[in-house]
Amino acid sequence: MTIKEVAEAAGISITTASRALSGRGRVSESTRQRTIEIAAQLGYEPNELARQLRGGTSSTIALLVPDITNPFYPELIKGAQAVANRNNHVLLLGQTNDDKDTTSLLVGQMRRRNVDGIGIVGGHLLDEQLIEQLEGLKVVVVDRLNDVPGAAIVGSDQKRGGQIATEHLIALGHEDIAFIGGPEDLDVAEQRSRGFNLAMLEAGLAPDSRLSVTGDFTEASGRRAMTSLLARRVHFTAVFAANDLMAIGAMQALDSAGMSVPDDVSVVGFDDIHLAEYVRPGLTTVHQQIEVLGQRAAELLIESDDDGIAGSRHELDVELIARGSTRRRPRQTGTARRNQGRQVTILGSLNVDHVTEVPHFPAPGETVLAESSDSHAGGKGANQAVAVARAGTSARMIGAVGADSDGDFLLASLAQDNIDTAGVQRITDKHTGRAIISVQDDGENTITVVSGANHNLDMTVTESAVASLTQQDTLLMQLEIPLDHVEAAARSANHVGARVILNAAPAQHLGRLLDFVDVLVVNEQECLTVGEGEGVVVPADAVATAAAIARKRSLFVVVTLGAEGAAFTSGSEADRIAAPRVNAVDTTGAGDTFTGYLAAALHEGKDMRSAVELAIQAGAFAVTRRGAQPGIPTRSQISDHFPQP
Amino acid sequence: MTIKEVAEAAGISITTASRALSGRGRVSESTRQRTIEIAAQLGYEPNELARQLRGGTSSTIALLVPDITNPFYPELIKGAQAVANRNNHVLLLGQTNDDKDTTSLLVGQMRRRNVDGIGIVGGHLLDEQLIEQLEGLKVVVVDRLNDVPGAAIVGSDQKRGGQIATEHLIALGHEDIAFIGGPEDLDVAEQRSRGFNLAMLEAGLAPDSRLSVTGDFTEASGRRAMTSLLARRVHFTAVFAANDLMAIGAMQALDSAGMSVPDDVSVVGFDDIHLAEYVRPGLTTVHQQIEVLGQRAAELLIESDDDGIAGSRHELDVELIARGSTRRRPRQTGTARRNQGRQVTILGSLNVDHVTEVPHFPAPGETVLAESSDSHAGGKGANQAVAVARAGTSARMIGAVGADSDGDFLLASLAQDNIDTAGVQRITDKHTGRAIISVQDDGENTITVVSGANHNLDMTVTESAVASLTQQDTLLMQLEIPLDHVEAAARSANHVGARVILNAAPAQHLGRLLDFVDVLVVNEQECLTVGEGEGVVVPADAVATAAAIARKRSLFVVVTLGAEGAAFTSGSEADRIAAPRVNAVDTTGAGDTFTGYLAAALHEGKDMRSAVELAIQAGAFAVTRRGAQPGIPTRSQISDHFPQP
DNA sequence: CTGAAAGCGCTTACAG
DNA sequence: CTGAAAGCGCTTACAG
Repeated sequence: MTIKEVAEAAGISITTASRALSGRGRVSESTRQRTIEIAAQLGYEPNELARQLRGGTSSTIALLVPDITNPFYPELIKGAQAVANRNNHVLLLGQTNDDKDTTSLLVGQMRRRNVDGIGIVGGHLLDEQLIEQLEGLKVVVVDRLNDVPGAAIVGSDQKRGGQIATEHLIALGHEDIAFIGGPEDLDVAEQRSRGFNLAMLEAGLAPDSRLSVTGDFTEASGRRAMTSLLARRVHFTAVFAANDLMAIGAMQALDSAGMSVPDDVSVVGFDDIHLAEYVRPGLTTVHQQIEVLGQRAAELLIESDDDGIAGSRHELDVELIARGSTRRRPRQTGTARRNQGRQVTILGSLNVDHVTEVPHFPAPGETVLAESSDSHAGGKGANQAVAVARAGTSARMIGAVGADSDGDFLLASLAQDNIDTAGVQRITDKHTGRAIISVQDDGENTITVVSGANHNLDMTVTESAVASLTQQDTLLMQLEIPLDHVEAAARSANHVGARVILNAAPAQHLGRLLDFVDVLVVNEQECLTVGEGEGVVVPADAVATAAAIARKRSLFVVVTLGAEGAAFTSGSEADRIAAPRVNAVDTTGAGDTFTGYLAAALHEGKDMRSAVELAIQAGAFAVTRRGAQPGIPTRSQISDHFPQP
Repeated sequence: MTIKEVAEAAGISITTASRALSGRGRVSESTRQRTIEIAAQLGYEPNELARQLRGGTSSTIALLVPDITNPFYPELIKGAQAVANRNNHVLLLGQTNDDKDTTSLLVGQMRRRNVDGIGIVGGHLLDEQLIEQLEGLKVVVVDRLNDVPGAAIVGSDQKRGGQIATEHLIALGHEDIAFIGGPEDLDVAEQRSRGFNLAMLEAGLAPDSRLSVTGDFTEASGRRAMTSLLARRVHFTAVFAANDLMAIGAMQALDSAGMSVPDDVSVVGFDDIHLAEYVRPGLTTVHQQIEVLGQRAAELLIESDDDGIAGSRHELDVELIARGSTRRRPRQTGTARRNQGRQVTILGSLNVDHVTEVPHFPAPGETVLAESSDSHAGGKGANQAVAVARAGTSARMIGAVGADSDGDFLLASLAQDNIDTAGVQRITDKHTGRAIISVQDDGENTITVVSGANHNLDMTVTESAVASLTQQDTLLMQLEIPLDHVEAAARSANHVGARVILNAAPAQHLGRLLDFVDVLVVNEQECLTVGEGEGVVVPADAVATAAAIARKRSLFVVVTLGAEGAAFTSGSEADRIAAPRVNAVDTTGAGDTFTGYLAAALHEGKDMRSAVELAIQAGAFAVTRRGAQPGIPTRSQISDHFPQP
């Protein structure tokens, strides 16, 4: 159905028909009416292509966005779309993937289709070739720097946005504020970063380069950025991410690291995409009038006065929207950190001991039925933490358990001894560590340790826990967690001057780890193994070996000798201290009791001799009771039991 | 710059220039080269409008979506965009707001621009006028019912999606499941609702109209829907929302109401938009291949063979993605299902098998570190129940587990095989039964069974479970629970005429228990032990012993002979049936598979020979797979594996 | 007020 | 192989 057919049906010329239908030019009212009627009747619709070919304007605008699935862009497109439709224009959409070749291809497509104008949204700056390609086209650049000569620009006040985001955090009392920036070569990212720096400087705070990371505006990059920030072990209580997606990624990383938003860290984003409202907690962010950006761009593209808009700037206001992700800096920060300064941190294993009584150990291929079974809290780390706590010293446990009932049980049991378990990670896809202890009727036992969560502790957890140590602190470790964790923790604790105590059990060769250790606690067998690793073993003489190790590494070595007591040495002669005679019932928890008490005593400032004496008494008490943790005495039980001189 | 100018510059006619540039028609190689060069030099770009006016095809496709900011659509648009660009097409985008007038306006625009085809995505059905307007246009409808005559349709299997979402919840033990539907006049919403109802009915659950609400696919409506559900005070433990946005809204409402997802209520959505991953907890949902929908639509729109695609259907698969928003139903509600008749009831043990790989078995006094560890559902009772269920027979499990995560795990795993676990008691102060399996590097293993809850089963549970039996029923038992339970159950089952099958493992003397047993299933060793207890043992000849037992107690005895197959006897001559030769990988589950299948087959009414034959095949299949329960085949796996005569 | 004609920039049968 | 001409469907100066 063409205008020609309409003209014929109406018995008039094509010219007249065109005039009647378009409303331009003079036609008698009667022919106009009739023509319109006939056209409607025939279902005539003008061919826009022909009209455009003749006329010049295509009533089509194009919008090029980097990635439609980034929720920022659909909101903007929506605004442009609405204006286009309202003005009988149509919207050509292109996704550039922020890629040069794709952009060039799309610009070519648009240009060949005689679009009235082309809106370029976000993304990287164009290279010369692309700019050349755009020559003669009406261009509006949106949400980015204007690098196209003669183009109009629509955008928000990015720098101001960065500023108000940061000021919000500062007003809440935050001082140590991290920054996750966008790609450095993206203009808006740079502006936001400037706003951040400006606000910090104006508040008299120095942006810390160690607290600044760069992402690429995706949620995944935000996650990575936060993980990296945490790993740096530089203290911060808030973070400003240069867009919402990265902020959301950062929140996830904080969550995974067991930190709370906003209780531990406040988070601010930028954009105020719809998503910012969906996430929990709601994201505090800088509101951009995203839809208005799209509208304004479309208006400019449709506007016929090309010269009028050329080079014009249209900057929209931004506004801070406070939601749940930010709050006052926890008041206690200062005090809390000082408290932490007077604490024994135990980094180590948490196990549930499954004790099974069997008539006899099963032979290969055999099935035996257990006569009874029982479960207790255990693991060298947890046992020693309990000993530290019962010694009356503030204890903090770092480690990992599974997200299972065994894990619940362990955390509850530590909490009963007032041990801080906030640093115990819960790992969803690993079970809590287990020791399977089989006890035969004659009292013999075998132990199988299944590491579980203990061996899947997140390094960022270890690092962030150790990051808060000061020289007031004591770090106590054993070897039931991966050696690299122990080594990394020892290294940084040593670096800040914290006391590092290592119970080298189960025994293995230690290498450079010993460079960061102040006190090494071992039993005779362990001492020989460590000495062997050091190449200084004195066969069958643990105490002499201890002295050799102490000499070589310049540290204290304490050797437990069972019922004989213990010896300690700093390299020269070893001092031996005898144990009180007790009625041994169960020696399971004696070693851990000794070590925990020793750590607590040294932490309190006791000299080595007094510390070892106390530890020996604690250990001696422990063997008089059944069970590892149940047998660990409190300070007053010890003084009741062994009247002090 | 037009082709005319190029022609002039090249000193040739427009015709030749066109031919040289388009590549159609014959031109001398030299002029072609020259023309192309000159065109490039002049920066000539063909006017697509003119080309289209002449040619007919516009290389433009249009996509109409209801609302770009609903994240479902950008993902779909992205797919369409990619295909369009790849094919040198351009994408016209229109947002209809799901509004008739806007849609009509947009369709007009598109039509006047001679688009090659128009994709209509989602939204309400079109009215007659709109459908008329589309006449003569190539139309592809996406993600909705096809109401446009001659249009192609692209969509996901909505009903199946609703079904798998619901089945997931049912498998987790949920029975009181709420439903938040989409707009009733939206086809996809209706299909999803049907899938929900179907799954409920197939599971024997009645959808409760009080637990059904309608939303409009927005997040706000999901929030309102959940608020309304909660206000009704009808108990539910899970909800299926017909799209992700509503599911997310529902999660927020639950959160506001102080309820935990998934601890109090499990939530499943539909679509798997990116957002589903962002929210906390991650949303379990039905994955649609959204981008592929867009791709397929674009392909069809670009495809030149209009008749070829007219009326074609393109249905994509959906898939359940389990994230954090769903978990096992928290607690057994009082409404245990009434199960009567025509069922195999398994009374027996439920264990978690803890498999630990050790370098060597620990010697007395030694501690070894496990190299790896893994947990599986196990226990003879549970294994045999699974075999019965996979044989296609309705199975009900009676037994006891602890109120711990092992217990959760076992119940969930049985539920996945559609085994009725309402009769499994949860005992708070006993742990779930365990088998501690130690595997040495050389493959040798030892097993320690810790009965736990299995030995603390309440007699009233056993009695009430058995009380409902009729002579239509089969009761299957083993000896990993206390003998008095087995005997009491056997006695009353026998009394009402139910078939009683006993797998006498682990072996022991049975006494009068055998008086109530119809079929005794044993391996050779067990047969000799039982025979010994009966005083009829024929040393070293299990089959002869079996015949003696059968004769003495007037029952069937089935003896499994490992790779040799099995024998059965009712007292006279024993029949032997050989096993097919298979490549044995793991024999752990073979016995339980055999027994479960035998019970299922007899329950179905098969004669003893056919039942044993089937059971042998099932057992033979099982040894070709690793793991006990994983290796238990379904009926169809058996017939695939062993072609039936 | 009305109409014949030119022309937008291209493609393509037709003739040479 | 090459070119003059027609024509896609419309608009619009120009003439009447």
